[in-house]
Amino acid sequence: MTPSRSKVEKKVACGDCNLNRICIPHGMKPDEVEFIGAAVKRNRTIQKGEIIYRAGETFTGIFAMKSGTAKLVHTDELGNETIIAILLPGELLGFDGISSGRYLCSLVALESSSYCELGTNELDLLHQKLPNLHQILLQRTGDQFNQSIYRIAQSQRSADVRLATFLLELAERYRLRGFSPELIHLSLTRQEMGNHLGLALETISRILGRFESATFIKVEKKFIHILDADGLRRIGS
Amino acid sequence: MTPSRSKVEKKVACGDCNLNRICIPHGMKPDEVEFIGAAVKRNRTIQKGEIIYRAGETFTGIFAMKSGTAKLVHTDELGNETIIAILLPGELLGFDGISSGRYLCSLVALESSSYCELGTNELDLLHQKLPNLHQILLQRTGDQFNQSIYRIAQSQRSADVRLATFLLELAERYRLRGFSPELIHLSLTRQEMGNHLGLALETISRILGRFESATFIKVEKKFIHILDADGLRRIGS
DNA sequence: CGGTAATTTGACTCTTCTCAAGAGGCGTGG
DNA sequence: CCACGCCTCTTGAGAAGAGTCAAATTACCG
Repeated sequence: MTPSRSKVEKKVACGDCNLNRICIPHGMKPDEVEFIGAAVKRNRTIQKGEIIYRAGETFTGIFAMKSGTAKLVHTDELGNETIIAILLPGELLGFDGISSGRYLCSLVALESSSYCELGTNELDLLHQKLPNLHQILLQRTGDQFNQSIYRIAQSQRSADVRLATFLLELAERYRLRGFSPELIHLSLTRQEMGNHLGLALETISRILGRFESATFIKVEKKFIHILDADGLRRIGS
Repeated sequence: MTPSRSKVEKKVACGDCNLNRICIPHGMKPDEVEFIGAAVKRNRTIQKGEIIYRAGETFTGIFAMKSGTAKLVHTDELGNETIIAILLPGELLGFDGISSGRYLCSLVALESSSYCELGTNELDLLHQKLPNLHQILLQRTGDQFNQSIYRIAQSQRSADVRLATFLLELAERYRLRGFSPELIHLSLTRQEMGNHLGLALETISRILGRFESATFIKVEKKFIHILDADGLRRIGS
């Protein structure tokens, strides 16, 4: 599984991208989005298991998922891997490289995916045209921090709560991206879900079974139908 | 226990502060430190249990611990509190307010402490004098994110490993600040340590007892002597 | 269609939690 | 300076949640 940085295809401009409400351009004026669009390298494509960047590599810029999903993986000194985050279309990646100039984690595609790149050179050029770009980047980075605070807090709760919350969170993030919040596509294996939530894969399987018995969800191969979101929410209280 | 924002005392300038190697000024030229020093409100003091900021308050700026320790506490919708981080002298706080303009967590003093403040107004003024301030803030924010990634990864490991790693990490952070890395002062209760590490307070007590039996450490009231750091490290492998 | 990977399910184990009781420490006020 | 009360810490016993191991079933890929 050799990683490959695939060919660049110029396609939909940022202004026309259906993800521009949640991607970097969010909150920008049309002419500002134009600048961003000119700087972005669009639609790089990768296959399942290939990497967008690897831990330890020099920071080359910020990325945005365009289609597909990816996992942000941290590997400790003993080789233990932890899935820190799941990235959906429109979400930004690469912030783990901001601090030291080297990426702390690796970013691995969970399925065939495409993404856009805002390279460091392009970012530098953009700063001249968009004085508030720094402010935007700062806020996005702060948002990554806040999300991880939320995750740390979640990690204290029981297995049921963590899984229920995870499903609801995925549904909500899909909803914000214009996908159905009732039918969520799991690009993760039970193994990966367990790793992400700090649970054994068998535990994931059992809890999903219990949720299904309680008719909160319906599991169908790689899809989960959310039948009773309020039921799932009640688990957390 | 009413929170109070205590009086401002102008004291040691940033250039003379013994923490300037690890605080905001780290890596700056003397004249740049001068600018920072002029903008910082120094040596606000608070007592144990008082707050520096409260979750939900409008972002008023970045702070730096000058002496003492504090805890960054997240409270979820059910009122569950989670200690996200422990802050030591020279460490920066307030990054949980960068994203939304409101602090996500509360910052509570663990003992009598003092801190410096870089308010939003001062930050804005500074930007004109220090064009690279944005870059520095961005890196510091990214660093907070990276630290929380590290914490998420730790949260997957066993109780022994988490506690051993926590002690070693505290020792190292104290060492970087010029304190003895062998004798660490615990401003936290067992309860708070447990909360921070996702363990029951009894578990903390028992593991510390075990570490003491193995002569890795010596517990003496609120102090922990690290007798065998390598022994503690071996627990993690 | 065969082989491999992923999932489910059961039985059992183990880590950690909870509950409970007692000891120790610290500050306050007499 | 001592006594009291409160908070923190320790220690034990039992319970529970989640992990591990194992085997059978199902899904997926070429």
